[in-house]
Amino acid sequence: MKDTQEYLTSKGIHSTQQRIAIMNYLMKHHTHPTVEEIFLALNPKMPTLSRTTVYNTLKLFVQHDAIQTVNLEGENARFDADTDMHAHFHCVRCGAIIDIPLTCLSDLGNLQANPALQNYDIKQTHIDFKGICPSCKTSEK
Amino acid sequence: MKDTQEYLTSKGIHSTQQRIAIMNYLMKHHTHPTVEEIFLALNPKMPTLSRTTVYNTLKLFVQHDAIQTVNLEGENARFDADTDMHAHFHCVRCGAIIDIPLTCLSDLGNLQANPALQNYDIKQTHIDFKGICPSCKTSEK
DNA sequence: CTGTTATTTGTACTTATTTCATTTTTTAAT
DNA sequence: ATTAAAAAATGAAATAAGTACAAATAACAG
Repeated sequence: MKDTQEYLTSKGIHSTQQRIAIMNYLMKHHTHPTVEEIFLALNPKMPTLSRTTVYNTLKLFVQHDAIQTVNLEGENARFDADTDMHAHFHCVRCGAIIDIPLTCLSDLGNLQANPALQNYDIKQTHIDFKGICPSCKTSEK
Repeated sequence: MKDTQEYLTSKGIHSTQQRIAIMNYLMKHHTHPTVEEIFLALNPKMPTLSRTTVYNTLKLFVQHDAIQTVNLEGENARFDADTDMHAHFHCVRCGAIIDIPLTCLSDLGNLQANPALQNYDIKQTHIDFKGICPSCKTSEK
């Protein structure tokens, strides 16, 4: 709780009840939730919370680089408290969205060193994979 | 026109006027258009064309792997007739979406060989960059 | 031709997200 | 404390992308 508040402050975001609750939720659940999931999870303990506030707050967090957006084909916007560069794997069977660490510089650096990107000013890199996750693969046949 | 038709056939898609027109448009314009852009471009010459047909047709093309979807944060779905693996660069200044070739296997293979992905069955890989494109960078200061 | 199937069309609907005016909460100053 | 001012939250209404569906049209086989 205190950590959450400190984190928000460090990102230049003024703390409020709802902001802390939302950020806290994202820090505890690495499931890349949608707006609706966050709203439904918090609503029982914060009955006055409105969806609009969830939308506004998430947008604010993204603007202050406190969280990341995860955009997957055909899916609603999802959010991720981990702003370090990492890829996502989207399982088409179970729907899970799994974080994939990128071994710093080796994988990513290689990509960005692509000669075709020489004159580009890269601010963000998004990488995502789609397929079948290990646990679905095992329980398959 | 004939090429377009042959291409559709090779993908197992039955040709119709509207399907040819839409695929043709995508093959001639590498701008990664949205549904609306395609509709507005074709409508003058095909006044009876409906948006629904554009939606249906694009979905059909994607299912038959004749085109690719391009999903960018905060953008509507966009479409790309080039189904070869390549990345996209999204310029935040001019809005252009530029194809970035990946030097086969070296860049991409490196990524997918990531130890964290060992037990995943990868069906698709999406890579996109966000930042400022060379021409905007030049005309900047 | 004629009946059958595939495709297209347009309207109505759903649903995610945004807008905005009002209310509530927070902050700072008296 | 009290109050004025600013910031944030709320909820209802608007917007817009995309989908469902039934009717109309076109393509096709016999």
